[in-house]
Amino acid sequence: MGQEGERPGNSRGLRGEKRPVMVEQSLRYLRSTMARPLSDEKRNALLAAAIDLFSETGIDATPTAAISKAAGVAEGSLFTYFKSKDGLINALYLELKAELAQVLLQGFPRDGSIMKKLKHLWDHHVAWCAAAPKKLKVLELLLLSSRVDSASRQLGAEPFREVEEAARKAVEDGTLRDIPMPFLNQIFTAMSTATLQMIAADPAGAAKYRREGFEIFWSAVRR
Amino acid sequence: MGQEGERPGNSRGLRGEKRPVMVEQSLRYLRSTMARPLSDEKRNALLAAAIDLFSETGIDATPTAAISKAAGVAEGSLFTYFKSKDGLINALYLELKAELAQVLLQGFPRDGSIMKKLKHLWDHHVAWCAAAPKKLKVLELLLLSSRVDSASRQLGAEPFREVEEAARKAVEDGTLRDIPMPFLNQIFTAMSTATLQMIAADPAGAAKYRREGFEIFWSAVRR
Amino acid sequence: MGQEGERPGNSRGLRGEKRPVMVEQSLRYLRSTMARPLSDEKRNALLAAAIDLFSETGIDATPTAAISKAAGVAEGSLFTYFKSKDGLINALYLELKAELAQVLLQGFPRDGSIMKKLKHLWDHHVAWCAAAPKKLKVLELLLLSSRVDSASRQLGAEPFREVEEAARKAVEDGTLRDIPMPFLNQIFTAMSTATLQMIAADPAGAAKYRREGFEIFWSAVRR
Amino acid sequence: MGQEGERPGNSRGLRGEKRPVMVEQSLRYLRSTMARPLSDEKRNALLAAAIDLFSETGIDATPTAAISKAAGVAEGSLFTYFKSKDGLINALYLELKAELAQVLLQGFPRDGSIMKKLKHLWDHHVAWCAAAPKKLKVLELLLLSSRVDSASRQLGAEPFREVEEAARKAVEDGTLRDIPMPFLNQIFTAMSTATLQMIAADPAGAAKYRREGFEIFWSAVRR
DNA sequence: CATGAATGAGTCTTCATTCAT
DNA sequence: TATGAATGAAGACTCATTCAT
Repeated sequence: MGQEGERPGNSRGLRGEKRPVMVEQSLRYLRSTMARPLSDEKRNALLAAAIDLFSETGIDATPTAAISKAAGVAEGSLFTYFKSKDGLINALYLELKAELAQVLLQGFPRDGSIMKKLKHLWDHHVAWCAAAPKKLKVLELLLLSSRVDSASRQLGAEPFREVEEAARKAVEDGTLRDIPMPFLNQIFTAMSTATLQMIAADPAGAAKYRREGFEIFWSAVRR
Repeated sequence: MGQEGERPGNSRGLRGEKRPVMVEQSLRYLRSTMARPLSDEKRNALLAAAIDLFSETGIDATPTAAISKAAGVAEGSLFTYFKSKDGLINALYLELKAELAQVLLQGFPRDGSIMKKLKHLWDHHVAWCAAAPKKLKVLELLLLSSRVDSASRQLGAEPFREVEEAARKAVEDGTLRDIPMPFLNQIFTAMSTATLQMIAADPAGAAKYRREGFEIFWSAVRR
Repeated sequence: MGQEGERPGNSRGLRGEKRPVMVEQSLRYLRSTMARPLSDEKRNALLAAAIDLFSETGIDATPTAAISKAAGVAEGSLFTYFKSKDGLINALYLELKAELAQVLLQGFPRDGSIMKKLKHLWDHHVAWCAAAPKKLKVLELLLLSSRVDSASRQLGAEPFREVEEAARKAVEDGTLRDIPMPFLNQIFTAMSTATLQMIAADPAGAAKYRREGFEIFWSAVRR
Repeated sequence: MGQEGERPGNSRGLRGEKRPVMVEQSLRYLRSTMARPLSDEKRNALLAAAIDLFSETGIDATPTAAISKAAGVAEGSLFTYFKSKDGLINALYLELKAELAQVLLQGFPRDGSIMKKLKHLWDHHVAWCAAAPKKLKVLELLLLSSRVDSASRQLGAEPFREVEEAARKAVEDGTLRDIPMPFLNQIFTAMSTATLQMIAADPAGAAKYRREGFEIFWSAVRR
């Protein structure tokens, strides 16, 4: 299917840490057509620079030249790693979604109650976002941007299927309110966004906001 | 009023709602000695065109020339109504915020319970957003855009003070959870956004989603 | 011949003072085709504003709108007094040349020696320039500008014929060096420019510089 | 060297005059790892085109696109060599001043009398100006233009210090009139301008005008 | 593959001039 | 005549992308 906008490359995530098998597989799939591995280092440098600059200046207002410069590579090199600016943007979207998926699913309590599961997701989600506010900002920017194509959006949602399945079952067995999945999803994102904005404004109260946030979320969706 | 980024003009709102008679008279007098007054009609056409195009193409990706053309005026005319593209953007932000404020506060139950008040806000908010999805989209875009300056953001928040005051009191008398105002604000916006996204995906269920949405919201924030 | 770039008008100089007959005549000629007198006041206000702004901002960098505004008239009015920006520029050139001619020829010692004559011109020239540095600056700008057409240049030189005649005779009778008229002219202008620049840098020494300047000039051109 | 308004580049003078061998070598080394070095050729073509067009059309009236076209490069390329139109203008000013300085100081009779020195300057100055009337015109335009910043003016005056020193001494020992340096400077420029204008009008008499011009100049400033 | 100069289409903005009022 | 909004042709400058080295 050759991810639109992305060139082959054997990068292993923005930080090189191992990802869960499933994620790793879909990434491997994405890059299965590559002829020769390009430098992960440069690719990651470019993505990291993009995160920095996009979060500060916005996506459209950041020239590719600025990204190359911040990444310490030549202007033209950006285009050997990504076929265009949109290619970089879509790749970044996938990269961030994959990283988020990895974080959320790490140690996911597959045998726990739905509340346990949601608590796990909530805590990890909030923790990741709080730890990487720039990535969060960029992810928000990307979600609203018309430059992220639907193929990327679909692909980015892939790793979250397991979670959705669990929620669906909880609705069926009456533990959760009877609300459509996308709705639940929206509420989760929305409320964690609210929580994060609180944390951003008052970092000292992070733990408290996270706990309270989940309480509110939970009282909102449980039956 | 001397809003930064906006040129003088006798416009008053996106819809040209009525001005007091006396004001109208003195304006007419002034105009009799003027060549051609800045027309509300054109200004509104420009703002409306901007809403259309921004919502479809994005703010940065929409050329000013496209806006002028869509508004049926000459390219240069945009700049007699707004001092720059950013001027237009900020003016649009203020218009939308003002319109939203007007909608929300229309018939606001000042003597009702906090739940009544919140229900009023929720219903009007959801109704407005659902009726004008483009405006909503643009407002979201604007909220994330770095082109809306802090002065505009501050000014745009002004009319919502009354609401905040009511909520603050409800927290004090124990009707609402003890959560900071911005947090409450975030949750409201976030959950109505979730609701709206549901309505957008399935317009037939609008009333249901709105009702359910409020229930969830209310069970989330009440004590 | 209807002076290119100038509309009819019955202005009487930038300040309304009387001009020598000869000058007055050529100006009257210029305006002989006019149908109805426009307002001298506005015309002069426009020219005065142009001097101010041109001297500070440069000719090309000064928008006509700025001139109108500084003159306290409507943007469009500039074009009822001058047919275009170039028209205003050429009119201003003529105005300044005429004023300079008036100043130089006022009390010109027609029966004095050539040195007396030159001294008169020198003193009045330097005095006028020192008193009206903005006008001088603009005149220099105009002399170098390609927007002043040759017709204007010719017309502007008209009133200075008498002076040239006197110099020519002095060359013939051996009082002055045998140098072509334009050369003498250049030296005069050049050296007075030098003198003026000195005065501008050190206004207190004005009289001294003027005296010394003439001495140098005189020792340069006398036989 | 890091001249404001100029982009880095390995250019060195309008004519590409030779650089020391060692410098040339290291440049060659650098270039071997570069894609395409900023070319002196193009930079000079742009400056030459600017001289041509500025002298004919004026500085402000010449579009950058016209300069690029005349130089045979793409519109955008002008901005890889100069950061803006003003950058080009200031660079051009410095180039011309530097070239003039080189011409005037070439073979400067450091041990000769002040008259010898002035004669040398006069002859070379007049010769250069006569040989390159366009450059002269542009230099005059630049001197009057407000687009040449004070930093450039200061830098451009640098190489002429030696000359000023010599003149100062001649004033002290009584060979020259007791006039301030800037005054002397003005007179020199002014009178050579006069001379040049004569030569321009009658090229055949160039030598004569130059000789006469100096005589006049000398009789004006000597004691 | 890496580099960064070259390219030129695309953008925002200005401004002389017109003309409806 | 006076006014100033309307116009749209320029013009300076940006930037994604290409490609010679």
